[in-house]
Amino acid sequence: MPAQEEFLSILNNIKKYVDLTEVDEKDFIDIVSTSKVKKRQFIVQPRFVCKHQTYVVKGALRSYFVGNDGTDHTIQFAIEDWFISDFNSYITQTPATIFVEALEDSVIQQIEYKDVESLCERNPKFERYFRLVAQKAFAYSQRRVLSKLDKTAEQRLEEFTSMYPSIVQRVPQYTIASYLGMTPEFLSKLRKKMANS
Amino acid sequence: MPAQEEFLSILNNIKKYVDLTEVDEKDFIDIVSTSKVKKRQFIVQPRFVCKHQTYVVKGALRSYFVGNDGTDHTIQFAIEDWFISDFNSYITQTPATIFVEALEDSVIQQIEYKDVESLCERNPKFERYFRLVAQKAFAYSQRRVLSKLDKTAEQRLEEFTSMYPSIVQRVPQYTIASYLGMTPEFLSKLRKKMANS
DNA sequence: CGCGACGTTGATTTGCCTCAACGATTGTGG
DNA sequence: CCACAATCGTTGAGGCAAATCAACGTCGCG
Repeated sequence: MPAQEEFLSILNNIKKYVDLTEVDEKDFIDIVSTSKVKKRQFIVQPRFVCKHQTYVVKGALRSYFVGNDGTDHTIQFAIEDWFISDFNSYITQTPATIFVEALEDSVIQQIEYKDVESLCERNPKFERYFRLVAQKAFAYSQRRVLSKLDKTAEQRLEEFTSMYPSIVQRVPQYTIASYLGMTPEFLSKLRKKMANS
Repeated sequence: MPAQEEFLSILNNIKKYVDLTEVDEKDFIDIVSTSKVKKRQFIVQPRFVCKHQTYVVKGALRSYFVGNDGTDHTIQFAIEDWFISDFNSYITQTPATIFVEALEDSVIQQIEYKDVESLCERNPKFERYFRLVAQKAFAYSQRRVLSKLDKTAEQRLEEFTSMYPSIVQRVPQYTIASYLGMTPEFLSKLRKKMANS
């Protein structure tokens, strides 16, 4: 894993799902662009079309929605080897409704919608990759719906903490609260309570 | 639409996303099986692997999860032209954790995991179709997560009622309550309140 | 150093749940 | 075809988990 991390890139991720020839790899590399973002910088904003899928090489980002009452709701975190975007905006190429913000100085790779679509048409291996990834993401999202329906705030926090300990350490607590659907105050009280037991 | 409904089938759904030759269609028809299920019958149960994706030709089904406290949580409804399954069990081919139950006498079409996978490998058009469908499903599921995080019980009910009026009329109210994450009693009180305004 | 961002703590409120009882409808066996 | 039991929705009283509001401590950074 340490050896792999030095070469962390979308391509590595793809190779976990499909075998690529050198030609395939070249095909793909042509559509990837790498860049840096500073902490607090936005890479997606409401009213702008989310043109890219973003892969995190190094750093941490989150996507969130701001409700009518002004409170924000974290949709997703992304640390190394995760994707993030306004997925609905991306697949429909309509204006975004959410923010994607860097929580740390980060290095990202991006691929553009039209390039991805045309690559998938030309080369079924990538079609396959994106199918498998989307299916996994859907199954994951369904589990999250269930978690909110079935579990108390305390149980959700426990689940999240044990599932993503590395995220808990890196991001502000109010972002976690807004991911789990509780107030920062209540999250604070839960942590205190859970420490004393 | 009425004309199309007479031939409602998975194949019709696929053709909305990709163009199929007659040979493609034959390929696909070979892996589809049609059957009937009676009201209250289960087509997926915990501890059994969910081998199929199920498409609703006629009727209504729902999938739900039973929590530790015995209350059930509706994950999804499916009426005509919708898919339903334990999707996580399906894509991983591991034991299911949820029920899928017919709410009415229904006619369904089913396709088996291994057949779908091998068809996708042979024919990229189907790979493409299932990619697009999974992406849409994922985007949809994310919206639902947001809805639960951002909206009150009353707002969720309003949203659901205006989005799926046909479902509201067909299924028991307690299933809707469990979909929206509230008790049947509270849903009943909300309806009364919303009627008087 | 001073300010803004973040976390904590306590008092109070509230949205929704629980529990219990009661109609209305449906379906089923005698 | 009626009787009786399920199943489903409604209503009300009381309770609790989590939200709101407000005040205060602390740390990092410009």
